[in-house]
Amino acid sequence: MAAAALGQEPLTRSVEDYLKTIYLLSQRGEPAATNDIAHQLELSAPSVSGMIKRLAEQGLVEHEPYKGVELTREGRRLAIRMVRRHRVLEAYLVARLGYDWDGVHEEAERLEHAVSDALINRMAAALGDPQVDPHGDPIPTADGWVEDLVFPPLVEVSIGTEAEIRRVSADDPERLRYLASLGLKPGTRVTVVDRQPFRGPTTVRVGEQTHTIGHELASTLLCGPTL
Amino acid sequence: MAAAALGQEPLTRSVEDYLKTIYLLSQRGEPAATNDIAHQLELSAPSVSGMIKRLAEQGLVEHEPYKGVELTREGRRLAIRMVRRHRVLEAYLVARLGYDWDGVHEEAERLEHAVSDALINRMAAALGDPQVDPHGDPIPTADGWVEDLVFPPLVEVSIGTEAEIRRVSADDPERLRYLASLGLKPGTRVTVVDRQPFRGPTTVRVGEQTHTIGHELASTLLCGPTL
DNA sequence: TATCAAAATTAGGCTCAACTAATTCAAGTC
DNA sequence: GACTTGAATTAGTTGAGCCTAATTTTGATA
Repeated sequence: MAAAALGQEPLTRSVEDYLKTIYLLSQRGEPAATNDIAHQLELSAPSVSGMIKRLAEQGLVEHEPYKGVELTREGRRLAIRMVRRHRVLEAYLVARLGYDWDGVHEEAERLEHAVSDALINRMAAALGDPQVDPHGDPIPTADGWVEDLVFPPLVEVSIGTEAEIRRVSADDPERLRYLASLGLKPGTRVTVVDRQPFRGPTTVRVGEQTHTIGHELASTLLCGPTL
Repeated sequence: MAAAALGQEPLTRSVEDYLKTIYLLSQRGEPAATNDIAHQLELSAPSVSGMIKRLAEQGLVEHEPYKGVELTREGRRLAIRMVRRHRVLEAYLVARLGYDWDGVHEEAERLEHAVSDALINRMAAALGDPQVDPHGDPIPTADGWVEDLVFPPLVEVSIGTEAEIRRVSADDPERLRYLASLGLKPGTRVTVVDRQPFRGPTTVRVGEQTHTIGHELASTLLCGPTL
């Protein structure tokens, strides 16, 4: 239990980034590792160790030394708020201000620290409270509820199966632009035509065309059954 | 002449705030005073002295000790960019996201540090590149040009004259809400009916109604002739 | 001209959040 | 069970930007 968990002094930018990152890393089901956090935030491991200690003192994370970090209830609430901000911003910028899905991440990454909850709610309302962002990632509701569907990546879809791309879990603009150039975006239907062994490429048919995609990229394409 | 004025390392939030404040204070025609900057930013005077020194080293201001600060060409360019951001944000939030003119300042004050120039330009374009914000303040163009019209405040408009409110130079939400409740916004036509001496109140007719406004508030209403 | 108050600056200290270098811990291997 | 390796932590430093207290400068007034 925490000392200062009661008050709602505003979080610093850094704290917001850490909480969001820990939340996203924790979705794999295990506590977030110091190194992974450091890598994600482009910081050194000791910096992360230090911040984890401060977050633990504030009651936002539980930390067992050498065993990784987990968010507390309060930490998760704040992290989900950041995720909502990010995804609502992405959705709004694409829908209303002509952004492409590849450039929008960077802009949202900065704005998420500056917007009020009221603005986010207005943006969401202006779009009719969408359930997913342009990458297909689910948008948490204002009261912190978020759907947690697990979709298999394209690399696990059997040869011969038709599937619909539901989420594209990549932030890198270059990759996203490339995927878009192949028509591989959420909502696209693809049929798996072939796959080479040993983490080899997957070949899919997209409409009239056929594309061969490396294992790494194909892992970022999360698919669901066609409805 | 400055040491590091060449590079364009990103400015910190603080530096952005100082530059904008110095710019706005300088519009009175004199160098900005340390105390005025401190008051405006709600900081202590020594903090401001310290920052001024750093800004001078970066070539963003010229500082003669005990004589106030002035922006350099580069400092002014950056300050005007912040002013543009702020005013475009205000215009956009009011026009597209249902904000009232009294609440919009605070939101813009935070967002102006997080937006990219590209986003500001898209917002401005979405509104048809407006020339003024919801308070009637001129919006600098993307290349840094800004109209510098001087309007007389309502307290200087002669009795019997009809005038149009052009700008309302107040940020405080309470005052703005009050003024709005009297219909006193940019574009409103008023006729000065009476004025008491010794900084006394001014009485104006607004449409069918008559209102009496204290000197301080009437000073924030900048007027032009009816066209 | 001497004095005095207000404005500005200098001096010294604090917190946050980053860093590098050095150390400790965990876990698998021989 | 000892060794090794990679992950994590501790130790110590730095810089930005804020603070209060003390000092200096300016400029107006007696």
